[in-house]
Amino acid sequence: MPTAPHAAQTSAPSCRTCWPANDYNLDATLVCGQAFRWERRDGAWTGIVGHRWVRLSSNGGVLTAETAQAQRDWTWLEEYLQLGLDLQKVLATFPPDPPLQQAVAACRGLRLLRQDPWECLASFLLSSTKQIVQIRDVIRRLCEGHGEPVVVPPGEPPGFAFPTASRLAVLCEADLRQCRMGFRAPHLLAAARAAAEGALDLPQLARLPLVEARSRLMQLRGVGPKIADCVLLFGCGHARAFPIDVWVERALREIRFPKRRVSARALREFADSHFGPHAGYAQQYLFHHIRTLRSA
DNA sequence: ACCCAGGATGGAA
DNA sequence: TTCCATCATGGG
Repeated sequence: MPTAPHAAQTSAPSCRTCWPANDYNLDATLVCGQAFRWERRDGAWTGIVGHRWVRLSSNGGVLTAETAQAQRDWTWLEEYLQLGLDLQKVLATFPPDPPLQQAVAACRGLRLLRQDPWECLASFLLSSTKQIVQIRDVIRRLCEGHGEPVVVPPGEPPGFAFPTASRLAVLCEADLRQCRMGFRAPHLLAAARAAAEGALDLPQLARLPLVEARSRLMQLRGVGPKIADCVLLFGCGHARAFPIDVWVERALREIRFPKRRVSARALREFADSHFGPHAGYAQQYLFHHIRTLRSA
């Protein structure tokens, strides 16, 4: 069991705390395509976690967090940032493929977050056939139009929580289309209603076996294997979930099937059998690395 | 104008 | 089984 991070639980409520975080690459973690709402301003990252405004910064192995309102207990953020995870133990389980080890070296300190399952599901429902910058735009409009306002520090722009399933469930498709999500609007609306009514039990997905949790999610319109795996990996703690998008598919072909055409099913079988108990982590390193190479 | 984007779907070949 | 058009939108 990883050691519990240092926390300010015994001190007085404060708007600021910090943790020792040696192998934590905050930049890579927040831009690598697992979360869409973080914004870089003045050398720090601003975002909303749950209903709380947060600013994060990283300096010399120390991770600093500021909130708008005093916190007595920071475990919600420690959980979100996965500060208790021993990254080296995760990396030690990876197979020795040169492309993977190269990605690990290039993205040192990249972490997986533990996000809210509903926010994950809704976000990735909106992600299909869109670039990350566009996904961010749609989500921003969705939150500004339908999210609960949150308290922000003086001088900061307004902040909004990610709209709950219940809030979205009472809307109509036209309301959602105003956020320019196109054909994804009915998918999001149906998912919101399923989650709000209890037909879809999101908290339970973390406790179900991966295969069963995945098939539950794929019963939703607009959710195929890729989006299901994103929700399971980023929101439900399923460490073996392995989202295969166009970028990861290229990386897999490079590792295992160079210059050979192979079915999607073969790629899936290879991914599920090759990368070990933290396959999802390996996937994120591959994804982020190949994308940063492109933009360089 | 053309192609692509953290895809999924139903129907045709 | 695999392939393909379609869905909506913005950027390169």
